[in-house]
Amino acid sequence: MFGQQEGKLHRPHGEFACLSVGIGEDVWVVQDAAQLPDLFKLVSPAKYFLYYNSMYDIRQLRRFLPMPQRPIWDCMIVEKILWGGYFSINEFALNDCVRRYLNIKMDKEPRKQFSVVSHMSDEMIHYAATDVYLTYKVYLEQLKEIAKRRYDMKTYDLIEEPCIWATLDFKPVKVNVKRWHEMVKELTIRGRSLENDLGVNVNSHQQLKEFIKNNTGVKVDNVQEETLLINANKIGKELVDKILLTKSLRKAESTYGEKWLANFVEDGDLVYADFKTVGTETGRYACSNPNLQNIPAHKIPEYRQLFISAKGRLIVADAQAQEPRILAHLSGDKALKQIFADGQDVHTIVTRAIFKDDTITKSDPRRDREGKTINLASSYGLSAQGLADKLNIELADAETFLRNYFAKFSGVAAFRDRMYSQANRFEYVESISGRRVWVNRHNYAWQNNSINAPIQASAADLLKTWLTTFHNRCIIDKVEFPVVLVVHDEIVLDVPLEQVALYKTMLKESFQVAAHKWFGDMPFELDVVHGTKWSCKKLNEEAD
DNA sequence: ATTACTCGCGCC
DNA sequence: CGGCGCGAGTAAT
Repeated sequence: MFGQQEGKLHRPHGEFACLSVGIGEDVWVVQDAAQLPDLFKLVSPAKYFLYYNSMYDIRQLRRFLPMPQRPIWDCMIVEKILWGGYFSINEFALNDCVRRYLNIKMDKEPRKQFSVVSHMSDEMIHYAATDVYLTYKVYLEQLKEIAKRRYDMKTYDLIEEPCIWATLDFKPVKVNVKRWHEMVKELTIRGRSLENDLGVNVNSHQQLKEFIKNNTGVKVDNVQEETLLINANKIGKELVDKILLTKSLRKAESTYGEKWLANFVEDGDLVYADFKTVGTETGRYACSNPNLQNIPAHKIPEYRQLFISAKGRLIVADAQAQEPRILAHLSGDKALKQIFADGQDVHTIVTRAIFKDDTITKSDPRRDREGKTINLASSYGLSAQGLADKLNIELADAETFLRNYFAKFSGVAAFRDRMYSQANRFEYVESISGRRVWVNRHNYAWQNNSINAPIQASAADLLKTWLTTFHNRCIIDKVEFPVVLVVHDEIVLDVPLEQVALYKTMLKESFQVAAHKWFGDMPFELDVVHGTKWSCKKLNEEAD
């Protein structure tokens, strides 16, 4: 495409430049969009359409001809499945593959010309042709690698390929622009006036460190929230609170302020984010332009209330304690599995275990602090030092918690050791679908990675299978696919009021199908609520 | 003036 | 202690 803006490549805009098409070794560069329908008729018997980043091409091609769902081999997605964790996530461009497999350096300079010119030069034609030719060559290399590994490609066939089609069908999400402007104004005024009072630029860690030293004599290594809170007694509770509040107000202004609205809100107050199906080495989604997966939910809950329904109601569904269930399944730990079999609260039971006190109840504050934290830690890698830092306790106490935890959940300790030795022997670990995540043992965090990766990657498998099962169901039932957001263990739909009940049922059933497919009898629970806003707590009040 | 990097923080 | 994206500030070019 000619004349496309950076950061908007997922949006249909710009003028048609060319389409390069290869059939085997032969390459054409088509410069007339009117020829596209005939061209696609000609090539439609192909077993696969090979793409490099199919979502970009399909989104653009959809402007000129229908692009029905059909088998595709997306070399970029395949590459991420083959080498997740081996290369960093920004090393999966075509030129990276070409360099690695073929030892050829690609000249990406001509690509830059497309955004500023409106006709094809010879150099650009050559570039476009080379692009598609090398995509084919990369595909051949991938086939060799897959054969060498005797890899079944289950993760691609069952999860990633359907996921591409589902993601192409995502709908935009609506925001409350008027209220957003008002809120930003309010937060900006408060933030700037607080910053004036303080007399320091809180966005500058250097200046803020200096300020704290000059005013209180306390030297801090950094100005993270956690550090300031730990040192609150020395610095002064009131000052710390004021600094933190100012920082969070300034953040609201900079990240979610007027610039956000101007950049990302399109006609009808709709936001079209770029969801990348394989945005991480573990297979999780990532989202950008804008990132809708890190909209404040806890610190400034008002922001999620600015995401509203365009069709009638939002349905918000999220999986309960997904990762502890997956850990229970992968480890096979009897005590952990029993918690879920009995439908008990995992945080409470774990709190009882680490404090060796069976009288602890769900409302005990230790459940939310120590219990929840150790459950997070169990899927993040479990180190005593990390736990001590997080809970701001002595190392010895953290060690005691871990000792007690592993005494009760000995299967988790065995799982941990299995993952360490697998990572040591093979340099990779695997998810429930066989998704491979390479572990670099020269990385200081390799042990954490070898525990976390199978859990996080299996969670991604589950969410994606849930999503694509639901997508299929919508196609079969000939109803709109109403997904507007996907946030790791959560799917949000925007549906007409009269179809709320229908979609809730479909979503719940799809989730159970997906959970059963990968995790058999391990019980999974889905929380499903609906309302006019994307706000976790408030929704129930509006229900029905 | 532009680019690359660090720090910090939002989410799960 | 795991995984991301993004903005401001700062240092290097």
